[in-house]
Amino acid sequence: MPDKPSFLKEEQQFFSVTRDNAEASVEPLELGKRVREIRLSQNLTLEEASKLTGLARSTLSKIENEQISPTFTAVNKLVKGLGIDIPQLFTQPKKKSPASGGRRDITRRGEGKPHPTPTYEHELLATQLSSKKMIPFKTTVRTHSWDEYQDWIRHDGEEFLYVLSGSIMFYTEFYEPIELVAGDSAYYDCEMGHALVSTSKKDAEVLWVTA
Amino acid sequence: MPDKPSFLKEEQQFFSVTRDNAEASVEPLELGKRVREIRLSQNLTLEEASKLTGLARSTLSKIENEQISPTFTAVNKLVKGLGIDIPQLFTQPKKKSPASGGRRDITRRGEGKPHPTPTYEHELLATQLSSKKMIPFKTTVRTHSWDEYQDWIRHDGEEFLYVLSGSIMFYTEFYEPIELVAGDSAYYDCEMGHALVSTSKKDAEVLWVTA
DNA sequence: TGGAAAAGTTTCCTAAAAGAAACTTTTTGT
DNA sequence: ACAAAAAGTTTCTTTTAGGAAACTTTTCCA
Repeated sequence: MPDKPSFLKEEQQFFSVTRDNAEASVEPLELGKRVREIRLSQNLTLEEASKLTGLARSTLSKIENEQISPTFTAVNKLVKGLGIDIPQLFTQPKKKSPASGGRRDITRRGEGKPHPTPTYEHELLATQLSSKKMIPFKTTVRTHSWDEYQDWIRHDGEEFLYVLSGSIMFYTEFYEPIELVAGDSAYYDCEMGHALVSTSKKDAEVLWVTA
Repeated sequence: MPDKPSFLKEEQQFFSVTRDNAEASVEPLELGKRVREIRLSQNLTLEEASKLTGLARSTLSKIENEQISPTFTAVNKLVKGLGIDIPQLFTQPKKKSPASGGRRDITRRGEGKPHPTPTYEHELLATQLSSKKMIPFKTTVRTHSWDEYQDWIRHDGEEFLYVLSGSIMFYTEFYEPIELVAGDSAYYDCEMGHALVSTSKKDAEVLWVTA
């Protein structure tokens, strides 16, 4: 039971600045449980995990049983040895959402909701769901020249961009333009001016996710 | 120029304050240095930080000067007390951007950070940036049978999935399995158990974004 | 400037983590 | 069902973290 693509877990949750009285409960975190899950998910014994991490078998056992609070050094060894990513160790596993069950929205190729603009041909994905943290859309970059823009595109949030086909020139306010080809990706702050232009014969296709 | 992809104005209310602390620093994961940067960026003295975190002034000093390796418990106090975002502690502060403007991170095809697991072959994208709202990664689904999972994958957050090549069976806890082929996409709550299995001859490739 | 107060460091002690090995439980093969 | 082996836990010892207070450095203001 791969607990999950281990490295990711709720990063965003950690912006919460709980600046109340420090003393307060600091560590309901079930670190040990998590570690055990991860180790078992890789079908490792304590012995094997020990070799991988460089931590004594007994130490691992104690960590998993929450008998000790590992040092930062130990946590790092765990992380490196087991290929864990930190956020997941620190974040509280959220109690499963009330019976509501999860949401899911499938969008078949080409079945998104069209949203044309002068410069881009957007296809909104997963439009059945509302209140999403992310907004995914697939875009055909019709523009082939920078002149077609009057100004930077600039808005709140962060954007992830993945080139599906063709090639584009990725213009950003504070960096030199850079050409991206199929398979390349970019992540950037949207407050920074940005714009895309197709450099391939055919209009380039990109996948965009905004949050 | 459109101020922004107009269609996403509404949905985008949340911004976590991505606290920007000073930049600087070298490669090696220097926890102490980071902590000091963060503390100073908030204009806190050791005494104040001590009150906020519940850690002794001396302990903080030693942590900052890398004289000790704090325990997990201590790190948690730090995190809570100073409102630190975890990845911030373990990742390098972002490169100062040219004009103090936005951040940007380009990942060339195949140049992501590999992260193998028994069932998936992940390639983390945009790893240069920390404190991201989204975590993008490209994954090769090595699993070809459901049997290889012991249990559902389940975690916090929401996930967007786009099939780049091949085909997969997308299993979810509350829905019937559904086959997705290149170009199809899905958006779902991660608390709901989920798992992927390649159904094409070749391992399928998917793009994943988690938030 | 001098000197007091604030900020930061070091020392010293105790409490706790890490490792080695003994011990217990679980699994496996016949 | 019974060893034997493997996996996991506990004990014991050594090492190291954490906190109180002494000590040093920096700041700031008469």
